[in-house]
Amino acid sequence: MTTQARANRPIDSMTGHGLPARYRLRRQTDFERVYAGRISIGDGVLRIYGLKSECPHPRLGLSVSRRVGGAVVRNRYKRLLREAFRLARQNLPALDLVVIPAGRGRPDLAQFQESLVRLAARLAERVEGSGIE
RNA sequence: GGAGUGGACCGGGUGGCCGCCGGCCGAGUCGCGGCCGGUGCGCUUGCGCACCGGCGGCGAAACUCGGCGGGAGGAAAGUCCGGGCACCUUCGGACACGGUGGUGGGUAACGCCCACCGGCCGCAAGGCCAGGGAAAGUGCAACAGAAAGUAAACCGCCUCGCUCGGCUCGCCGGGCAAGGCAAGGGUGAAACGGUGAGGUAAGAGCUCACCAGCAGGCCGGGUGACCGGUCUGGCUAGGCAAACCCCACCGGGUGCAAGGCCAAGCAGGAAGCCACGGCCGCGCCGGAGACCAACGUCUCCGGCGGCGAGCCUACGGAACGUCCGAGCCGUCGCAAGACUUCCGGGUGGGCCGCUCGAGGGGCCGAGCAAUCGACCCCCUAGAGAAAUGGCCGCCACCCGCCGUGGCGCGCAAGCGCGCCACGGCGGGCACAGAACCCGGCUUACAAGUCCACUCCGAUC
RNA sequence: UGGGGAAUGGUGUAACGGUAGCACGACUGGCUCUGGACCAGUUAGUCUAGGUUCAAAUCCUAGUUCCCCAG
Repeated sequence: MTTQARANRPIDSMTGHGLPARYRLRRQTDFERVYAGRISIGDGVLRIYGLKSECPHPRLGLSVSRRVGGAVVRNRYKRLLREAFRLARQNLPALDLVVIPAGRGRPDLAQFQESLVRLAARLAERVEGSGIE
């Protein structure tokens, strides 16, 4: 294992992992649509609301409440969650996801990424089964 | 060397890979039009239209790619003050309400800052103070205490009278009643100056001296708060204004989600005192006309205001705590509407505002200082479900443990303790994230740097 | 982001600047064969830190927490 490979341990960071604005939920109506679907799933780390996306790729929305901490702590959570989404984007189904941290403990990037991928996969099955567009 | 006081600064550095936001430049995509060539059709056959290919040009809303350079703080925080800016109503005034509170200065302004004055604390360097008025008015002071404020008297002290007892016959002691007193005791957070002398039946600023404190006058210093001196007065005027209040000064309201432009979309409805005004109906009076033999009837016009729970609009509009005045806009014509409030409907997209500003740095000058002025240089975040990052190294810095070496001390001669240097391992590295922009205040903060000063101890 | 309000025993609430009450609860005892009800008693509080005042839950300043409104 080279030093270079060890540096990029969380996931292989090749190109194609950018996160431009089109991969994010940016409107009040987008969030309301996902919440109105009322399909959510959670583990101890995250809770995710999901709905089939209008686009052929997944989109991310974040909701980090003041209960989690001050502005610095909440910014840290959002950055980690964006990073997790960015790195794992190729492994995610084409859903609109609203991700809410559970607030217990202080998870790191690897935990967030693993939880995000696993929950999104299970969420995809639920969304297919529900038939909601 | 130790203890301390005041102030200024800093808020890790560096690298690899992968990302985010906005700016500029280029290319592609796209759009517009031009030229050349080809094919087809029409034909007024040196023309027009359509399609295909090629080459320049112009455009930039969006998207993709590439390049260049930029991207959190000293508090960005709390939102406690003050401004800029924007809209509301053009101006002035009164009242109400709120704020500030020694003096002078600084400033766009401030509740901020500087200097000085006064009071309190500290041996000192220094620190703290909402620090105007209680001899304008109203009010408050639980409990205790006689009394909580132009007075009053529980114990007490004193005089006179009556009375009882004793007796060395001059007084002594007790009780009751009337009166005088405020020194002593006692209560309280606070009780109408302190010491001494005179004075008195006992006492008392009752009188006097000194001291403290007060008021007024004068002199001197200071821009001023105030300070120093002196004379006179009356002997006491208590506390609380972060109680009402008085005085002086300041303050219009709402806030960039202000506000402006564009696009898209929808559906309107209800209510609004009194008086004055207009209309209508009824009634009365007058006039004119028509019909009638006449009584009278009908029509029109004018007036009255008697009647009407009839209709219309309101003299209206213009951010506002209330009110007044001036000015402005509109105006009543047939009606509706224009205004306000409430209910309902639509949208919640884009652009601007949006970062060059009381801006930062250097140097010189004025000033005790805060600060101000001149010159030179610099441009430094502008997001919008909200960027300024993620992972991994290296080097600083701090802490702990281990090892090696040196020095000092102790020693039961195995060693132990302390300091310093080097190496290894592990851990830590604060408070905290721009949201229109500034000036302050307040609060949070790891480690570290520098300057000035005070006190104590030792040595020279 | 901007604006407004509140905080008193475990809970809900009172208190002109002068001893912090009340109700429910909890605990102990009594009554009862036992429980409930009832009776008696106990427990425990002014969000925090400064300041004004003789004296502060109350007045002032700063902080903490919670709630509401606009969009």
